[in-house]
Amino acid sequence: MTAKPAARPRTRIQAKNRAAILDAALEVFSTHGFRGATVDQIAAEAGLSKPNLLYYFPSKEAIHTALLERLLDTWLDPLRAIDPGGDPLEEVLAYVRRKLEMSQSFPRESRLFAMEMIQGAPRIHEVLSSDLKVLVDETASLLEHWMAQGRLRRVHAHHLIFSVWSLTQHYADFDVQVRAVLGPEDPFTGAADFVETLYRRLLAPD
Amino acid sequence: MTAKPAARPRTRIQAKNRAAILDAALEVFSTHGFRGATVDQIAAEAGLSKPNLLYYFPSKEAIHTALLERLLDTWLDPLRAIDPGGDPLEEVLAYVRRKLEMSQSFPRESRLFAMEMIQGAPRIHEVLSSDLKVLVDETASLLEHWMAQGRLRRVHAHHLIFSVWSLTQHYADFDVQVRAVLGPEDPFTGAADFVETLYRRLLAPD
DNA sequence: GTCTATAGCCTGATAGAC
DNA sequence: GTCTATCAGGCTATAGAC
Repeated sequence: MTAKPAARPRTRIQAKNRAAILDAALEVFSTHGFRGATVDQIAAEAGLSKPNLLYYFPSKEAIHTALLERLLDTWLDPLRAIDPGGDPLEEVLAYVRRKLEMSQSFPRESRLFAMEMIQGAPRIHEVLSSDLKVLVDETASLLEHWMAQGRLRRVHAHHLIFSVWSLTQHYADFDVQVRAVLGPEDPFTGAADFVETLYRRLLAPD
Repeated sequence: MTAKPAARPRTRIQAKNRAAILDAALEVFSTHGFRGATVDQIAAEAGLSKPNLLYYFPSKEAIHTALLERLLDTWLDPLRAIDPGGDPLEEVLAYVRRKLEMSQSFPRESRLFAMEMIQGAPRIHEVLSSDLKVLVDETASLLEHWMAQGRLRRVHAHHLIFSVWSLTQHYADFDVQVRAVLGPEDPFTGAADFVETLYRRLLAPD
């Protein structure tokens, strides 16, 4: 009698199939939302039959939850990586660069996150007002400290952080629109340049 | 024999019901996406029975299309309202203010638009690469003209426009996250202040 | 571990009485 | 114009053979 595959799979096949399912689910959930996604679609994308997929995850909801947990773990890493001992402006610019690179490399993750937010974050609302808020408040304090020292020009620190999120994630979430307007020009080279200029002018002390 | 209600309803009841349906559909489509929304849900929200709703619109798709058409008509008005004869910086700031007010007053419209973009804009892709592109290109030319005159500091004009969209729409689309982080503080007063500062420092000639 | 078959519910849309 | 009743198809999830 074989037990259902646990969160930490034991065989290579299990690991490979779980990974394929999560990748397929990311694709489908991030473009159709939870209710708009179907298990059939995810199974087809993963190259498995529907019952076989449901052998690895007990339900559609379980796949979605697993996906969101994995996402939250990594989504805020760039924020944690800000070094209180570094040069203020360079730290902020490096953070912006990391976020923009994530939009470029992991657009589906960005869209999954956006989907969840637009829907009112029914499944991660608590995490937002606890873990996320704490992390953002800490970072805001650091930024305000730098501003008080005159090493960054003064702005509302929380809205500064929001601006980084929105400016960078826009290139993942609204990719279609950006490309429709820009034409053949690559969005990300222009974007990197633009946000660098923006934050230098906004934050560099005279 | 009564004809099906046309796009321009003739009676007060028809106008009222069509309006109620579109309002309900806006609510449901903007939070669950097209496939995640159900006709039952929209009918309940509008206070009608499902068959009665389908008397006013032939299909779920037709409601969605009507909604998007109405949205596109108004969504870009703030951009069209930029006055080539006005003061450059003040025109940009006024545009930013209008967009932020739209996020505050019409968050559901913003989220419906975002949903459509995230899903790859399957229903409005052509409009993006034709009408929208033309309008944005024209505005970008105007901005570049102002920059060439030294009345605005130089930045990539298209990305400047993208930045206005992302910064302002963020407060509608990610409302849950913003409020979870800010707590009781009102997002929009802080946001208005922040974006004003941002664009002044980014664009004001020395 | 993976499949076919199917249960049982939900969905979009229609028929027809009033 | 609005309702009840209902169809046909799609949905999640399970049963059971292999």
